[in-house]
Amino acid sequence: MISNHAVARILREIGLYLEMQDIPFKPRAYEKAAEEIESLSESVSALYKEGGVKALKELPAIGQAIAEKIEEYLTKGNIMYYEKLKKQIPVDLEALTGIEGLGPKKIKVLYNKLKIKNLKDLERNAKNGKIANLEGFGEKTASNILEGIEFQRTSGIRFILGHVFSDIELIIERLKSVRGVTHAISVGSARRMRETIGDADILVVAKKSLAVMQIFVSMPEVVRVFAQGSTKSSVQLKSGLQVDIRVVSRESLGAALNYFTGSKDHNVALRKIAIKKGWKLNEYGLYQRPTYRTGKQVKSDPPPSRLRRAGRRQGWKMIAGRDEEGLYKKLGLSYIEPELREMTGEIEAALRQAQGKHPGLPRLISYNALQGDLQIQTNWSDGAHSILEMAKAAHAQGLNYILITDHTKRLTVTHGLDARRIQQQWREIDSVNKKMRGKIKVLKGTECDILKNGTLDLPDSILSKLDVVGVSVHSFFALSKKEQTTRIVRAIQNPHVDILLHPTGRLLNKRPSYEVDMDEVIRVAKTTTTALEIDAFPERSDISAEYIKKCVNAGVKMSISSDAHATSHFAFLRYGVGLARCGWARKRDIINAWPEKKMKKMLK
DNA sequence: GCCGTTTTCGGCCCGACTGTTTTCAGTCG
Ligand SMILES: Nc1nc2c(ncn2[C@H]2C[C@H](O)[C@@H](COP(=O)(O)OP(=O)(O)OP(=O)(O)O)O2)c(=O)[nH]1
Ligand SMILES: [Mg+2]
Ligand SMILES: [Mg+2]
Ligand SMILES: [Zn+2]
Repeated sequence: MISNHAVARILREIGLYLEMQDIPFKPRAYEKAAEEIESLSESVSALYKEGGVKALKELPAIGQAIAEKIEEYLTKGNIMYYEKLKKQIPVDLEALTGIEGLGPKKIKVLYNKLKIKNLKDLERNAKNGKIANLEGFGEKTASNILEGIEFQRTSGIRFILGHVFSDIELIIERLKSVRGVTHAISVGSARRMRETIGDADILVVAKKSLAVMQIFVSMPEVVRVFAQGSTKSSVQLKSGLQVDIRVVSRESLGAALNYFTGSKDHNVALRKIAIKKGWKLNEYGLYQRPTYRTGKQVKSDPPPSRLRRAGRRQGWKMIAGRDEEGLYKKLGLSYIEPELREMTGEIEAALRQAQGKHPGLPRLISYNALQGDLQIQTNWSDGAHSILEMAKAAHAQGLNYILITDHTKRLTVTHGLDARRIQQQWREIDSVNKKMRGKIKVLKGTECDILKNGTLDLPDSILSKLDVVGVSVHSFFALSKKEQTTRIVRAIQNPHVDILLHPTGRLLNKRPSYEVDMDEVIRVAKTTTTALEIDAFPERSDISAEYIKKCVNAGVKMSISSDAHATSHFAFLRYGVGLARCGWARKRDIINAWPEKKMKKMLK
C-alpha cells in the first residue's frame, strides 16, 4: 500500500519543479496539498478506495486536478505530469533541498550548468571550485553548501519537547539576564505545546537588539550561525537543535508573539481576515492604511529607532498588537489559546464565540487542574523508587491521589507482578497510606498486560479488588489492524477494566504505533465507559491530540498520566495537560482533574 | 491549482537575512 508520505513527497516535488519554472501560486497549491496529505491520520490510499476522487476532493487544499493526480499515483504507481517534470531535471530533490540555503532555483542552475544530481555531485563541485564560479554563486555560497552537507539535518527528525524543554529554558534565562531585555519567551511549536518541535523559537523584547544578538550567537553550545541580523538570528546547537530568535520592541509584543507562535497556517488565516477588513497584519502590529484627507498630510509615527521603524511604512497607523488579546479582539475574534492555533477550526469557533454563537472555543483544562496521577511504576516492577518515595514526590507536586500501576508478570524484563506479589504490594500501599496520614491517597492499580488474544495477565479475582485497572499492549505489535483492534476491544470489554493505557503504543522517533482502528476503540470505549489515557511520558505522548479531540467529541473520558518511573517524572504531567489542550480537552473530559471519589464513581 | 455569507473569476501573508548583485532574487521564518 502506498503511504501518505510517498504521496506527499511526490506532490511536494511537483511544487518544487513548478517553482523552478517561476510559475506563480501553483507551487504553493501543491505544497499545501502535500502538507495536507502528510498530516492526514487515515491513509489516502484507503480514503481513495472508499470514496474515490470525490473523497479526495473533500480534503482541504485538494481539488479536481490534484485529486486526479493522486488517483493516478495510487492506481498506476506514477504520475505522468511528475515524470515529465522530473525528466527535465532528474535530481534527488529531497536530499538537495535538505541542505540549508538550497532551494529550487539554485538546484535548477546546479543541474543545468554542472549536472549536479545528488549530494555527492554537490560536494565534489563545491570542493573543486566549479560552484563558486557559477554566475549568481560565489565563494561564500560554495562554502555554505559544504558546511550544509556537514551539518546535514538528520532528515526530518524532530525533537521531543520534554527532552529539550529545559535546554530552551536555560537559554531563555540567559537572555533575560541581558541588560535591556524585558521579556524572553519560548514561542513556536513549543508554546503551542506540540509533543515534538522542529526547532526552538524565542521572542525577546528589548530596546536595543545588538547586545542580545551578540550574546545569543556566541553562547557556548552554538556550533553554527545561520543568520545574524538586528531583528532576527538563527543558530544551531551542539545537540543539533536549531534556535531562532526575534527581537522586537515592547509595542509589538502582542503581534510578535502571535506571529512567532504560529502556526503558520493560523497566521496566514489571521492575515487574510485583516486584509478583508482593509488592514495589514505582520509581526509588528495590525495596521490601518493611511487615510489621506485633501490637503492634509497624515501624521507620521514618532521618530523611530531601528527596531521601531522596521516593517513599517509611512502613514500606516497601528491599531492593535501591543498584546495578543487586543489583536484577536480587533480582528473580531475571541482570544485563542496557543495550543489551539493549528487551523483545526479554532478561527471559526473564536468568531462564533465573539458573536455570542455556539459552539465557541472550549474552556481548556488548566495546567494546575490535575488532582491525581493514574499511571506510576515503582520499584516493585521497573520503577526506580519505592511507593513511599513516589507518594511523597507526588504530594510535593500538589497531587491528592496517585494510582500505583506496576507492570504484570508477562513483562518479565520489568519483573512484572503476578497475583501473589500484587497482593503483597497492597499491604505496602496500606502502610504508606498510614504513613502519609491523608496528605495523599495511594490507590491500588495495575498496568495489566493485554495478552495476544485480548485476555488479561491478571485474574478477574484480583482485578475486581483494585481501585482502578489500567491495561496496555506491550507485545505482538505486528498484528493486523483488525486483529489488534479486536484484541484491544476485547480487553476493554472486560468489566473490571477502567483505563486503556498508552493506547496506540507509539514511541516518538523510535517506532510508530501498532496498527489499530482507533475510531472503533473510541466507539467501544464510549459504550464500556472506559477512559483512554493521555500518557505524558515525553516519547509516548499517547494518545495524540487528534485522538484526544475525537474522544472529546465522542464523550469518551481520558486520564492524564505521567507514566512516572522515578520521582522526577511527575514533571511530565505538564506536557500531558499541554497535549490535552492541543486536543481541545476541558476539565470535564479528564478524570484525574476530578476529586478521587468522582473519578472512581465514573469508572465503576 | 485552490477557493468562495461581498466572488465560479480573480485573488492568493508578509517580512528578515544573505550573497551577489548595482537594485534584488532566493531562501527561510
Ligand atoms: N506569517 C508567516 N508566519 C510564519 C511563516 N513561517 C513561519 N511562521 C511563523 C509561524 C511559526 O509558528 C513560527 C516559527 O516557525 P517554525 O518554522 O519554527 O515553525 P513552528 O515552530 O510552528 O514548527 P516547528 O516545530 O518548528 O516545525 O514562525 C510564514 O511563512 N508566514
Ligand atoms: Mg519552530
Ligand atoms: Mg523556527
Ligand atoms: Zn506500558
